[in-house]
Amino acid sequence: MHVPCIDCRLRTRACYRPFSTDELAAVASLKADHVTLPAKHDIVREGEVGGALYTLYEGWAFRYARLSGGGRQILDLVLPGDIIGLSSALLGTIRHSVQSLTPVSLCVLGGYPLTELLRRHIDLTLDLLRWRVEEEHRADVRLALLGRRKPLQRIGYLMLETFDRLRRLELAEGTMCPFPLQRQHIADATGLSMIHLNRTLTKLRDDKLARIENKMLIIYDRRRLVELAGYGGKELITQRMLL
Amino acid sequence: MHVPCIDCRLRTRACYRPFSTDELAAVASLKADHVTLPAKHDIVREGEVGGALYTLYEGWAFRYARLSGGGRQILDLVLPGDIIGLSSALLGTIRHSVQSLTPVSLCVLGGYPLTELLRRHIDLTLDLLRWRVEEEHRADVRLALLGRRKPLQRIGYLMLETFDRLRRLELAEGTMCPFPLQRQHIADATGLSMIHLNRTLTKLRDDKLARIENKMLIIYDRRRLVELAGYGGKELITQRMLL
DNA sequence: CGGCTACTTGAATACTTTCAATCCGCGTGG
DNA sequence: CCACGCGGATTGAAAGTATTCAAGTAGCCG
Repeated sequence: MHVPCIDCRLRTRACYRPFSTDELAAVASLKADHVTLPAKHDIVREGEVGGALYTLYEGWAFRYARLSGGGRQILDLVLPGDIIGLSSALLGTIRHSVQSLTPVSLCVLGGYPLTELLRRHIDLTLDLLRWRVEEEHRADVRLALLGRRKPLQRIGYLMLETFDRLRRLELAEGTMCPFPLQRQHIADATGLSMIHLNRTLTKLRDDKLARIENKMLIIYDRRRLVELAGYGGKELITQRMLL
Repeated sequence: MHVPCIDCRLRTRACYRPFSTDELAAVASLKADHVTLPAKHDIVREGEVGGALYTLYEGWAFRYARLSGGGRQILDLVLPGDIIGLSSALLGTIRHSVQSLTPVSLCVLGGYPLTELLRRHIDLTLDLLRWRVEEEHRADVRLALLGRRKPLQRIGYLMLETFDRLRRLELAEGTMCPFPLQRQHIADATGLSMIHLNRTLTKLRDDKLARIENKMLIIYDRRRLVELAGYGGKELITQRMLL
């Protein structure tokens, strides 16, 4: 299944800025292939040299780092529209891995050297730079979350932020959304042991705040959860470009 | 004390790439002023709109976020040559604060609209983008540090990384370097309570690994500390541009 | 010499993890 | 159809780790 950029279902979402005809052609020239992968499969691997650049088209993935000693830290969730492997394309190597959480389909952007394209399209480059600067803020928030927040807040925050990211993509509505992370994933994202995470999740459920069941997240009482988690909801980027 | 870019003492350090004459002129046109501030003074403040862009010329500072509930998370140390307020210049607002740790002197880069300059100098823009992508990796490492590492490792890592950053700037040599952070700063950087941090610091000292005294850091046994902290030492950017 | 700030220590409490089972749902092969 | 095996989810109890509260100490500057 090859999806030409002109037909890209993501491109027309409100959260992406419209391309000029010129830019659309440029990005289309970048697209080399469209591939699918099963769940639990590494899309790129830490240390890889000369890896490709991708856009996640459908499905979920996560960025992660393995630690000496066997642990894993999940660095971020990767949702449709997110770019994978920018570091490969710009620096030649990548320092984190990305693994699929569900079956995924990906745009492979290798048809044209990226830096050449960026040289020609300064507005794309500036957009990319602005996007990286906005992402720095999300990284800062996650750091503060792990450094100074309690388990309940960490989990609540993850739930709310993920829900809102999906809603922006029109992949969630009402009070429910897909949530294909297993317990170990959530533990590795929030810096908790799986067992303690579980107890905290139970408490969230008993308090009728939110629950995760059957790979779905249900938020019962958003107002209280927002307050509890100290969730601002202002972390999300208003509009960005899609590569 | 106004330092013209041509005389900039940082510019010629090996860790910065040389400017073309053109680029140097461009950056010089950006420099509007040179200011000094005392220690413990906010250079930029979270939420500020339309703040300036700075380069830290001398002294130490740190990026931080205040949390609802009174806590503070130190997000990163800011050392000479580091840029402050890119988010102000590119997005119009800033979501974190930066505070001086020692008396500092700063280049104020407001003489010319930054995006105009970036449009004209695509290589600078690409450098900036590459730098942001490299910094993402440092942020990832810090996240894993707080999410999955023990206190001893967090502190050891902070010591080693800071020491190496200083050495690259030719501000450290041998086994000692300046280290003007107080206990509370270290606690807020590593996500520990000050008291527990203190005990851990005592242990590091008793084990003859490292100590902090009189605002100086002394690393007694780098090899063992590297091993203990799981410090790769490959996080540091080889060469970047200086704005 | 106060008065201030930073640092250090002790003890009690609260929080998290580890270890060890148990449970549950699901797909497979008998 | 049902027992079996498997991976994931859940729970209990004990051990370990970190925080809070409360003093107490050291050094510095006016």
